[in-house]
Amino acid sequence: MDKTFQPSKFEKDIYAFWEKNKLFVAKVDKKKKPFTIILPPPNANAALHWGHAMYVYEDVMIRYHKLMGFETLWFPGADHAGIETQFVFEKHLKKQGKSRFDFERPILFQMIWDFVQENRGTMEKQLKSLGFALDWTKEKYTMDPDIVDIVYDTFEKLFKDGLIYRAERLVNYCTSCGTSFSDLEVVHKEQTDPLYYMKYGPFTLATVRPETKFGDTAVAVNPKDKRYKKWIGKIVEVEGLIGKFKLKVVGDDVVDPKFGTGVVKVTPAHDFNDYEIAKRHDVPLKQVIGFDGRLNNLTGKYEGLTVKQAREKVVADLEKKGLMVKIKTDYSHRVATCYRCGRTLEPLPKDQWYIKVKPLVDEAKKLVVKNKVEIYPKRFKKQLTRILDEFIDWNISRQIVWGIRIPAWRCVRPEKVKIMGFHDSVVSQVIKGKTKTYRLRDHGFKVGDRIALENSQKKELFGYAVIMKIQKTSVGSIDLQDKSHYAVYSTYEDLIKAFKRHNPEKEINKQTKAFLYEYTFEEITKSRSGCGRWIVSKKKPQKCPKCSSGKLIQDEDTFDTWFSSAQWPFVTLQSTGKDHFDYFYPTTVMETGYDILRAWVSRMIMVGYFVTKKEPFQNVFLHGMVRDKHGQKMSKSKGNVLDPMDMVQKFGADAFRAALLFGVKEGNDISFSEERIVGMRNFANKVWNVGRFLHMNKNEEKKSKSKKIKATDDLNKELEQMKKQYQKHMDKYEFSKALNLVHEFLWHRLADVYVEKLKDELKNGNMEALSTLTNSYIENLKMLHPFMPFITEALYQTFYGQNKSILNRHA
RNA sequence: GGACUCGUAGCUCAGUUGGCUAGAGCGUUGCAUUGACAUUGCAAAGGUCACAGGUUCAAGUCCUGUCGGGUCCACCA
Repeated sequence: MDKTFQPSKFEKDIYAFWEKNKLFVAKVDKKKKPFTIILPPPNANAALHWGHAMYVYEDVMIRYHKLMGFETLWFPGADHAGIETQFVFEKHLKKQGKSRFDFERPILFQMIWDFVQENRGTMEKQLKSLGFALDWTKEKYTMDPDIVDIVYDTFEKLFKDGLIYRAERLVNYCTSCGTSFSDLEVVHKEQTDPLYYMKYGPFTLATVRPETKFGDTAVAVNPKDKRYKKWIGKIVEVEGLIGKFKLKVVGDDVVDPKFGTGVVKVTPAHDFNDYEIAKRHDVPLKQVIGFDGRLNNLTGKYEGLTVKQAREKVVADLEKKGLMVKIKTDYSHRVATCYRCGRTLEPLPKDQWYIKVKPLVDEAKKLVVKNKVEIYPKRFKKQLTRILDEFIDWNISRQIVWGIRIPAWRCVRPEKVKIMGFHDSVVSQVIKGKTKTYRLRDHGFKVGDRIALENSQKKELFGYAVIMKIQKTSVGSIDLQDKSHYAVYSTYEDLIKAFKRHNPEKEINKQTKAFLYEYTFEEITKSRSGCGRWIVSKKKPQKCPKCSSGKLIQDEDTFDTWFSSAQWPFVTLQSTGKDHFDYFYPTTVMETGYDILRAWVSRMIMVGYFVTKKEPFQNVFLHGMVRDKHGQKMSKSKGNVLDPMDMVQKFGADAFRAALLFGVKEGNDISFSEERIVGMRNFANKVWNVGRFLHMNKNEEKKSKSKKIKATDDLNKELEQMKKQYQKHMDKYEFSKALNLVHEFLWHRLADVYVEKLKDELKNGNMEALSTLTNSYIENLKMLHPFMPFITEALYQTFYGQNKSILNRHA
């Protein structure tokens, strides 16, 4: 034995030994209790970082339970990490002077696939170098066909249960990354921008985004604001940069009379608040910024300018025209930015798939409240229930290529047409051929327009029509008995009731204006192709089940990566086989960082329960973030980043692992420094040398006489107590305390006290002293093994032989 | 604005349901040591446990407030 412990001499061989002897391979064994952890799948093509280093907690739990006689499964996998990976790949393309728009979709997908495959493997190697007891024979990847298949099943099931819907809403869109994000992926940044006060018809109003004024469709004031009360409901004329336009003034409580001038321009297509105001007051949407981040053809001479350029030009032009009142330059506010590229996000209206989360959240919350899913440390339970309470419908569409493509097919319409919606209850009457309809809202139809008729509840097209005549009229002057209308009414109350059904928020009386459309109706038949319907199906359907059209095109979008991640605990086990799923599911512990409690943990519970009707894991253990030695976040700009793999090389995996846990309260952030590892490296060396000392004595084999003395009894007693204490800590997830206990006992009791006391006895060849010390030592190695697997295995083997493993003791 | 969390030795942190002279690692000081280990041993210095009240026989630990960090969420043109 060397004088000091040399990690590099052992680590590789020992890991290979473990793998060769299938020590990490889990089998279904009904005689044993299962203990399962699914590894939070790291990004397939990224190198190991501090987050992954924290998997040490999982290894500690796995090895501890393996030693306790459980059938343990630690299930490894890799995530395709949609946006992250595509973003990295695009940077890679950029270096070659190319962009993703230079390639067709299948080619681009294949290129990213190959790129990932090339870079894959480093992550696995690094996890092995940390000694993780992962069952590599079962490894899965989120893009494996069998995984994707189950993810599709989930989507279908959600759809069948009515929990998936498609809606046009404002989304957070990054015009640089070319995709939308869910609300959780938005990062708000504090920023100082000019606040522009401009003349706006009879008002002056303040805005930071003058370039969106072309999309304004209303002006809002607070209804209690005496200054503007009289304007509410009136139409005002505004002199703009591309001509005069008219807008309605609405009263809404969200307007703060104290801010700016107390007047707000309403731009529903480009602002979340305005969108809400517009919904409340039935104000139309007008999109003037495109998904390329440039102004569109509704903005006259500003068309084609980027948002930034347009803002500068609009400001300059407003000043020229004398419409700019003043500019406040130090206005500080929070801006939504892309968590990926850091650019400002553009709220844009877009058609996307959403998951209705309410029913899922309700079930998830029950599991958490009733402790079917227990959270450690406890304080995160409160946080999780709050997160569940606040969940809003989840946008799962992403406009990127790298991901699991959404299995939805659109029955393509032969041409782009405007749509007129009908309430489900009147569709049958419309089909009977009555050809007139009253509408409260003007759809902007013109005589001669070819329009599609849609069942607004089912979102299905059922016919086409050509507009013959449009008449504007008040409700009071509608001919109730008009036989050519699809429905006749006996009283105005009935008619108003019918209107109300379509416009529940609107006040309707005899003075309300309605539009009367006359049209020729044409029912959609099998011969006509394309009804615009969405079909959710794993495989491409032969034809549309509604209209029999064969022209079906798959949605271009891919799933939010979290959608597949949310299913990870059960897809991994299901794809491994029913017997495995039945035995190992629900998994025992989900261990991850508290930073993804919302994005991942909550969703796993929601989706996992929905699909399996069981909690995906019985316990959640959350670890903290790694910071530098002064508690500062590690960042490249601060230059305080340590590379975990460097640390492993320099001090050994055991020291590194122990340093992550030693003296750290579970769930708290860790201030990491090289000194911490040095301390643990020294500890490892102490352990090594106690072994070395005992081993030397063992080999000296003097005259064997045994004599019980007080010190050996004391040691045995102390050891028994300590073992109990250790188990208590381990079972309560108090790993730091357990490690501290072994550290204290091995070093300061066993080595400093007992070895010193018994040194003379050993010299005299007292075998009782040697065996007591050795026994105590081996027991400690066992307890230390979850934390420092390599050195403990190496020492165990020097005592019992190269073909033995410390892990097999209870096998 | 809301929620959570922290404020204990020079630094980074432990301190279990309140209970003896408040602990660890690193750092500091002194001494020791050539047959397990200098990646060592022994010893020492160093804390009004943020502050102010309160509950209690007893508070670093529970309650209230103040001050000061941190994290997350919400969000006004």
